[in-house]
Amino acid sequence: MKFTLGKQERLKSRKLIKRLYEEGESVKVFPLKMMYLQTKHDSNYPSRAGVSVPKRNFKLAVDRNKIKRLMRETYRKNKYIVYDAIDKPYVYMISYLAKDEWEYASLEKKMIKLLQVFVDEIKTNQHEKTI
RNA sequence: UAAGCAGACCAAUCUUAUCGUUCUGAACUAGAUUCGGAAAGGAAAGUCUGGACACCAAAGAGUAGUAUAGCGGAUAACACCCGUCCAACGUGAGUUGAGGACCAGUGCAACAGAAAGAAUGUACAGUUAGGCUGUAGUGAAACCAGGUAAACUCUAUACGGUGCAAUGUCAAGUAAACUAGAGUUUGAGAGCUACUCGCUCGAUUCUAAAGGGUAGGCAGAUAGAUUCUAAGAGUAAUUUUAGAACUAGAUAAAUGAUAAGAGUCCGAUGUCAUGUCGGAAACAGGAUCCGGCUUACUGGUCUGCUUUUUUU
RNA sequence: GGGGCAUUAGUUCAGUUGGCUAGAACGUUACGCUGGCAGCGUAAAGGUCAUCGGUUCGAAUCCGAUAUGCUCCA
Repeated sequence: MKFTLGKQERLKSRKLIKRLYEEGESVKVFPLKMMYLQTKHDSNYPSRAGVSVPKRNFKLAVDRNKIKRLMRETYRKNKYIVYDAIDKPYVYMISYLAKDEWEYASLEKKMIKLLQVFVDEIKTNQHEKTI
């Protein structure tokens, strides 16, 4: 397992993102929120992820980029949680809900928790379907 | 020494380790590979301006409209910049200035005042009288062929319009659905423009309502009015010649995280001196590219000058 | 990336070539009519005209800059 985050692993298709927001479901661990959708995509990786920070809460581009970098970093370090658990292709978008900046360490804790909640969520869903 | 004015420049942290991003060169075992190289600013910002570039079927003419406004220079061009005159402010170094024209025309002027435009009054003084002259009083303005043009306007100069979401190209996909109203070879309508003329195309077109498909790739797009150095021209802005350099090209959008050390600044404390402890590091992120303006903003260095006080 | 608009009382808006004290409706507060409520009537409060400059004797109004909000584009 490499701790990489290349173009293939990031969510870059405008079309997929639009579908994701229309059809996807969400899990939330403050200050993060994840929209996810089980669908096919043309990458070799198990999933594609994107991050977003709303312009409403952070007016300056510098602040938004800073938070997105932190979010990408925490995701990159901890994506194995998801990769080990899922067996179908997924796409998801992680949004930042807070109105102030968080430290790297506390943000990482929240990211780990979010990914675990996500894994639990899709496992219970699959279980219910099989029943 | 203190306070201040003007200008120029530097840094916007660095090193090492581990993991990681974008572009790119090479290698081979040919891809979830390995080894290298490059990777944000003085404002990249606001979009206030001037261009380059692209399209609009000659991109034509006129009107309208907009902008600029002492004089001269400089530039690809400009509202910027340089020099200079004048005005206002400041003790001064200096700063600021939309700084043409109310002897072309029209309009406007609250309150006060006799009177605010073709108006001539009151009191006092001068003079023999008529009248004329001066002073007073109101007001921002009545020192008269008055004031006011960031009032219309006039004069001079400049400007065709739209903007890289321009534009070209490849791929995929679809439907000229239907309904209602209006017009049309006696020329409807279209050609992105405020209007007119001219020019070009021209047989089905327009409006309302309601629906279907796409929203991806590549080019444009990074070597240029470029940067640096030297020598000359010019008071200067700027420019000529020679030499050297290559300096981001992303597209849900690339520079980050952790640890250690070093350096800068501030505060406290101590010393003859080196220190010790604690804290801080602003504004802010390319999106076709350049020139300027405006706004935001941390720390420091240097140069020239002014004023006042003290000392030598 | 590039265009176009708006900002006046708590809210929705007027404000006409720059001039007298910036108005209206709704809402708020007080008082009155009622035994009380609703309703009606009377009165009052509430504005740095988004912010900062300039032109002018004088600016909500004219000009410039800034801030905030809305909106359009292939």
